[in-house]
Amino acid sequence: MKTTRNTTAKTTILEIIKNSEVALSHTEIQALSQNVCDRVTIYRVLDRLVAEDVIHKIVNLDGTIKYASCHHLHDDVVHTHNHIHFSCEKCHMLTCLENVEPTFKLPPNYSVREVNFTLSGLCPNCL
Amino acid sequence: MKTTRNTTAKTTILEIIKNSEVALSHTEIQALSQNVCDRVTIYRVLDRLVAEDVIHKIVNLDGTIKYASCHHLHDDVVHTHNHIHFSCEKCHMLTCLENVEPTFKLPPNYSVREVNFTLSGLCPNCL
DNA sequence: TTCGTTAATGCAACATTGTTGCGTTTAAAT
DNA sequence: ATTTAAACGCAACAATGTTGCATTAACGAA
Repeated sequence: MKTTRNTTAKTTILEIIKNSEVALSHTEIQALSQNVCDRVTIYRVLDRLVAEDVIHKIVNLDGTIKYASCHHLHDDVVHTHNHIHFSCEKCHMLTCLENVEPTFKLPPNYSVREVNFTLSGLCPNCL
Repeated sequence: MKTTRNTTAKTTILEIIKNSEVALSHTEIQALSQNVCDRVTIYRVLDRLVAEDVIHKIVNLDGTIKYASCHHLHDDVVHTHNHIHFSCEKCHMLTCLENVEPTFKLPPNYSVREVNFTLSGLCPNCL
């Protein structure tokens, strides 16, 4: 079987993501990581962390890909990424609004597996 | 004042988008346009069509950017792009569900200007 | 603690996607 | 038909992500 190893690169990158209030892009993580590893390694570590379900991948409104740590609030509840993300137009930060659930009506014959709901506007800090 | 011109490139590209049931990416449009113009021109035409509000720009779940024609069903109603998009996991097509409106609750002090709501799963054709 | 296996890394090279500058072409108003 | 600037083609560049391969290092076992 395939085992996973805790390397310094992985630890550092995970710390950066966990310490951040907002979701971060690969470029932002690279800037914060101060040459702890190669650019390619960051891509590979991010893929690994997503596969391990430690962080999740979010597509921002502008198409940029961001990463945020998963908050497993209740271990007895199946973890989903189906919550709202808010993208501030002014400070460009992307936040997860964990306890907000969107509701919607859908035509028949559509089978939904994933929900990606991103709002944009002004966050409390910029309002 | 700045005027806009109807060029063959613009006409062809708009036709391609209007004739498509699903939203198309730049690459897909390029493949369908059979060398009607340069790659760069497609980017510029798409920007122009979006600015003129003839087509709209959608970010897919995978981060790819797609374009679809706007359906101004009612001229007396202000046109918004705040509707649901559905991304099929099997055939990868992106469709607009025009008459579906998401509802949601939001914490205070968030000012929403735009809504981007994309669902993924299986479309009626692939179900 | 040392050793051996292989996951993980660094580096180089490449692919894709989007942008910019500039000289030329062409739509369309006069 | 003439004019003018919007739109274009081309080349060059920038940003972002991927792949192959030789080397390094994490970590379980001896």
